[in-house]
Amino acid sequence: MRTHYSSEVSPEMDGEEVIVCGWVHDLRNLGGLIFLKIRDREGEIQVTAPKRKVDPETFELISKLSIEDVVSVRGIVKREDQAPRGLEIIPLEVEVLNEVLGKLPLDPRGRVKAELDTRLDARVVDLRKRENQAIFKLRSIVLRRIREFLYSKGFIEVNTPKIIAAATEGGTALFPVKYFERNAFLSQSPQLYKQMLMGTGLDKVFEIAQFFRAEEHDTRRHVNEFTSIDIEMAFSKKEDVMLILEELLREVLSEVVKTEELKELGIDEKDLDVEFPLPRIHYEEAIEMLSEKGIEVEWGEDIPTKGLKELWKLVGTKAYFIVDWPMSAKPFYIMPKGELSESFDLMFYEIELASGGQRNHLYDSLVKAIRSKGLDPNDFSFYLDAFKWGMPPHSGWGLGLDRLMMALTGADNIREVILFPRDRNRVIP
RNA sequence: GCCCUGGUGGUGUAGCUCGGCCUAUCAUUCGGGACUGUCACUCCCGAGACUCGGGUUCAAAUCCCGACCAGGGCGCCA
Repeated sequence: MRTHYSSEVSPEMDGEEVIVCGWVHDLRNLGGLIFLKIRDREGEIQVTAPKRKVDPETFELISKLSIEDVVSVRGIVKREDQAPRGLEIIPLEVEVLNEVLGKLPLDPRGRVKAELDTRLDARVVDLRKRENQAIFKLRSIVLRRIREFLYSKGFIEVNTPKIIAAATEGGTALFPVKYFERNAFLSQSPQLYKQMLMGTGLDKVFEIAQFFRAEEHDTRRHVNEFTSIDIEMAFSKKEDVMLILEELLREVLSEVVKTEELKELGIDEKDLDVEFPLPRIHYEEAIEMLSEKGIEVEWGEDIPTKGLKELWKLVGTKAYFIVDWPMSAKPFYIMPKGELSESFDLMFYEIELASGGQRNHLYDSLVKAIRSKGLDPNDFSFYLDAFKWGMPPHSGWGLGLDRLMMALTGADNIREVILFPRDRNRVIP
């Protein structure tokens, strides 16, 4: 059907016959001359129909088109200095493949602004916008780069179950699902499973998958279904996996700054300029720095948003690690270090991009940690058993892809970087 | 869940403070028409809206109450 994308047609092809397909992006009817812009994934191309040179039926058809009708145009390429990109197509035949019924829910050319909620309701049309497509092309580039990177480091890609039994890691709420005659839940993270895999000898695994949290939070950086990139690595300590995370971030940033998509989004390279190696700020240092600024965080507590908004300024760089969190602020599976833990968070401005650490691989200590979080070790036997049968020391992390995309694109709402976001009030479309 | 702000044609808005010439503004869109170099084309004609439910009042888009929805903040968040 289609012989060329818009971008593949050049002035040098003067005289050649091509077929372009896409949406009617713009239509200017000057009476005896009609300009029609066709938009496809790669760009736009102008079709020019002079009344005297075009078959009357075709001319009539073009004049009746509406914005966003789907068409294919067979025509002759013409070099033309007055046209965008120095070329236009003189149509021989126009086929209307489908037409818009009724009014469009928003203007995909972006001339009339639309609110995010309106955009998400009509996401299909919203995603026709160049800059919105750029986000998801970039997301694809990022995913590919991350996969390539982790493969190059010897990681094996795995898939853990998303339907799980009751046992939770604590903290977050889970979505219940009916599972035949039993109750089950949607997985909040691959944590327990990727750790269990460390007992198998697969050694280095990663997973890129969606996870679910039933939190009733309603902020611009939270959704109830999110995509997580998780790794777990046997025979490693915290610093080993921090180095991998750091290198991954560096790879992603250097890949992304080269892209057309970034320009499309109007992001300046400087916005993504990060100095490596990243500073490692200890938790206790962090709360001390904040205390000097008058923001008091009680020892053992998580750092509130207000504090995180200040902290990166105090550290002096947008990307940094906070390490050695208190056990009280971390889940049971983290390796204790006295009252502290072998843990880290990767921060980007005030957003927590990733968190991880060395895991507790010692059965007795792990059972104790589960108890101290008020959980019942019996609920975790499927997990704990793996620690009885020869579990090597291991470390890992989880990186929020959606949050990474926010950081890269400068989106101020996480919903913008998710095709069809799921939040407290939205399950459709 | 709490606090703040808001809800007007398909979309984005003006009007709301101080109720009444609101028969509701403008743009875009859609329908009809004129126009041979547009690129936010131009011009003419037409279509299309006050979130819902109560209340106050002679009179409510405008004031009050409630619901629902949205945006932001906080909380919660492996």
